[in-house]
Amino acid sequence: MITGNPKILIFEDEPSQLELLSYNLGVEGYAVLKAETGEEGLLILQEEPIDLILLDWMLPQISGLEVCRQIKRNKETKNIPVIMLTARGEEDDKVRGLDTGADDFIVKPYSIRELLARVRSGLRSSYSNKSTNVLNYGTLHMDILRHIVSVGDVKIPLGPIEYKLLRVLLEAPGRVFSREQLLERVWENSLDVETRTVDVHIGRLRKQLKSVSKADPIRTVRGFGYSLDSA
Amino acid sequence: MITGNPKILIFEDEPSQLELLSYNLGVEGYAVLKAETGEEGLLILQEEPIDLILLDWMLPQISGLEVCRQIKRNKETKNIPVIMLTARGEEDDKVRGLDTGADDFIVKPYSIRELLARVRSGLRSSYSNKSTNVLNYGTLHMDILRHIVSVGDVKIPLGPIEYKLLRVLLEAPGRVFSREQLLERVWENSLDVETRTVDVHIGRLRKQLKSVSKADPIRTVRGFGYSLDSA
DNA sequence: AACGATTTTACCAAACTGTTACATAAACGT
DNA sequence: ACGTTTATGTAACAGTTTGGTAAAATCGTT
Repeated sequence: MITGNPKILIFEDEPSQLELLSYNLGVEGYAVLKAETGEEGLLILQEEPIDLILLDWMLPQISGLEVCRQIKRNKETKNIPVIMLTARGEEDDKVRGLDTGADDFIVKPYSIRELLARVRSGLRSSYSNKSTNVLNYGTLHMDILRHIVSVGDVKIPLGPIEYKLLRVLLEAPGRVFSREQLLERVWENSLDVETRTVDVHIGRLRKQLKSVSKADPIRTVRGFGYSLDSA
Repeated sequence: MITGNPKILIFEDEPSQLELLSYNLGVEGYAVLKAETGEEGLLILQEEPIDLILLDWMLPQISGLEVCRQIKRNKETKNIPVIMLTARGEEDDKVRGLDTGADDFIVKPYSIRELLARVRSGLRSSYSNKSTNVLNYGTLHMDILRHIVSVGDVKIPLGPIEYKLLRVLLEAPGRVFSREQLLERVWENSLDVETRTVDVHIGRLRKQLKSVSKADPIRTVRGFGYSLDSA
């Protein structure tokens, strides 16, 4: 579960329910924050880094529906999993709830066991989304699973060869690869490719990278090959 | 049981034991994967989505204990239930095993009936943890229980293949799946299906989604596969 | 046999690749 | 310092590969 105890924010106006949830989540080792109104909870959300939200459907003043919509509209909070607690299991409610972006639904009456399971699951999914293989080099990032290369937070479109080329370089930053080595690693089998072709692709890769960052991270080692600048 | 047959990975170096387990689990309809060494199994775990693990205590090279520790250390695999098979029923072993995070213990000699019961139980608990009702991606919603896909509040009719395809994509938004991976996950067993067939179904899925939202959430990664756009 | 769904096929457009040719820059010898 | 030699940068082009998609073939039911 990464670091420390996950923080869970509960929106619930009925004290007995709130107490019940709070107690049980506390026992499981979660840090619980309580909000009795939508407004209160939204304020807390601005202050604290929350890991998961339990949101009662029926709230005074601002409805749970509206709260959810606001949470999901805000870039800071939109990725926090929201579990809606609803008394009525009506189709209509569910559909409207989905539209607001709730991640899960629990219909009252629910067992604590079920609730805890859903909470675990919600936390897991949001954490596992974060777990990716990423290669970094300064502000240059390559997310292998998502197949995305970015400088800062600007995405850079790369063709398959440029992508693989950059990947090889990123796997050993600073190390110099000869053109032959790059042909082996990037082109794998394709037997008859001129070594000069590497130059062309390095050039294309540079062009893409420089279109964003200006500085060129690729170093030419005259007479040997290329590497990422290990400066 | 969600989709298809649960996949069970067996770590067992003794061929006769392996055969016995494999046969009986196969009869019950599980998909069985075999590993004769810890290393082999850990590799399989990186490739395949496994639902449950049977782990022999005594393994050559890497011990079962150490394998278990590694499984539980990895975020991707830590939630897979692990059932340890141990020849000695000593309390000490149990304690050490549970300490590494094994979910259950079976002491040899055991009856097949008992083993199958534990396996069922292990699967049940992990599935109930998984049960998130709703997968969301922007305004795109998939309600697993109701088998409804909607954009905003407009329902979208999907054929079974398109539905599963979308589900696989939604379970790891942004991640790129190769056509082969999609065939494995969506088509499951059907062995000889052309990879290009995936394209056709992606096309249909896109058509349905675009009929409502205009924007196309599916990204084509030339030379690699498809993913949900991780915008 | 007829129907609906799935898979394969075939063709087109778009994207990507490898080569070449020339421009530019670095290293070298005198 | 100078011209020469050698290596690298890069634009352009033709050829190839890849993906989208409609239509035909196949499969599975009824």
